[in-house]
Amino acid sequence: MAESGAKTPRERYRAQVRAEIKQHAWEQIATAGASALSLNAIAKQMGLSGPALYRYFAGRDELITELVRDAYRSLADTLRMATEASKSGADIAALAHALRDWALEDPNRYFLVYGTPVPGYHAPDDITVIADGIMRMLLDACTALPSDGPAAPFAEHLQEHRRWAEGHPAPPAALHRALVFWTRLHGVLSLEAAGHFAGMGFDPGQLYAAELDDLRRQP
Amino acid sequence: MAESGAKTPRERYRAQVRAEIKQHAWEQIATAGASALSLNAIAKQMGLSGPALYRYFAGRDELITELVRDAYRSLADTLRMATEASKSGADIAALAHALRDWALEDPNRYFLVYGTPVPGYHAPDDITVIADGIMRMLLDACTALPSDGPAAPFAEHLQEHRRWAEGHPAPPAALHRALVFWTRLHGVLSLEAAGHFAGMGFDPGQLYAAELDDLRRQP
DNA sequence: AACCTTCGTGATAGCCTCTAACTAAATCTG
DNA sequence: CAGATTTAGTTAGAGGCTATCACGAAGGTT
Repeated sequence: MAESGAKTPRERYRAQVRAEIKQHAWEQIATAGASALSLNAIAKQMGLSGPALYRYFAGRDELITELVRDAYRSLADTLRMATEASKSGADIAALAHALRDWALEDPNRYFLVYGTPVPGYHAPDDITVIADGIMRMLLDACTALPSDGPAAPFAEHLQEHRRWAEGHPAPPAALHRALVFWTRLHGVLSLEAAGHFAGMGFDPGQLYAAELDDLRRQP
Repeated sequence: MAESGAKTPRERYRAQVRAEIKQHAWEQIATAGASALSLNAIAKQMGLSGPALYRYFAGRDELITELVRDAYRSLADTLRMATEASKSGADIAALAHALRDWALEDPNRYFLVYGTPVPGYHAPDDITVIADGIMRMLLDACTALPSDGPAAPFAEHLQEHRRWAEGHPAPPAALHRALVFWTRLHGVLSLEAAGHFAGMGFDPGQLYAAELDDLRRQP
């Protein structure tokens, strides 16, 4: 996944094995979650013996970091596609639908990005760069929306605390809406993906749609 | 923690050791998250040798289940205190503030309840009973609120899909508001507790307050 | 053909969960 | 009180994991 700039046959082989390892890792994660990921088990599935994988990844942490990176990239690409497919270019509803589809396609991949963090872990810089790109798309979509209502007190706070939107021309109301888009949709998605709505009897998709509707209507 | 109905000295001792084990477990969870919980390490901290703990808990899973149960109970108690302390009895803002304080007091405890789930795991019945109790408090508070605006389409959906609120007199608009209360506040809290707002420069508390305000104002 | 880099191996250390067999202590019972 | 029984804790060990190391066996390079 994305390491295709190979020249020498050695590098080609190496890249292919790395990709195969990640493939098995994704299957494990999809079925049993990230905490159940085992280098040993992957090695056995590939007909290799344990330590062989350490030629390709420095350790479990590096593999997981790589998977997180890929997940972020996949999400960013998915959202980019969605905005490009939409005629208006930057469309909040298109983003929301793409986000939901992406999340439910593989809930554990969603949790890898937005789920319970590993206490010691700190994401490398290039991942935050991708995250910034996602935020920029969201800000674009929110800036394109008309903001008629009165300014909330929180929007005023954002006017002076917008380091995360540095360089983006979005007005405070758009910043507010971007944050609220993120937190509200994540609120529904994460509880749904975690199974907290199971057995309650209502359709989470309609709750998601209602929240999205609210997001579009409100200031 | 709640196993004090002991009579014989044997039961007293047993309950005390169980409590001590859980105490150490909470400390581990608070600092390193639930995935880092180690029976072995707890045993060593207590001056015991590994397998001794299996006299008190059938295994790691049972200990974690017990911790989840306690966490739910702690949250339910906290919210109950908050509603009782509030003069109006059932107050959405009191619930929201108590929830936030409880969550940030020990983020990993919050994640134990609302975070990334363990794929195979299914909560025992008595835990869902506690969760139902929490939902009932929330429904009470939402029923007490006036609902003036027009009914959302989702509220109509809830009218026929309210198994989770069976027996509660809340009207559909209140059900809708209860769900939205839950998902919106969880959206902010979980991202904040997971550190996703770190370095963004704004105050998550004000975003939380803004969401709460919106919740009270809107239909 | 000789060299050197890389891949995969088995061995090993050190964690972990969990079971089994055994000892010692506390409790219950006649 | 003395014997029988239950319970707490021990060590030993199986089997899993991450990770390091030293070694042989390939592969590409000159």
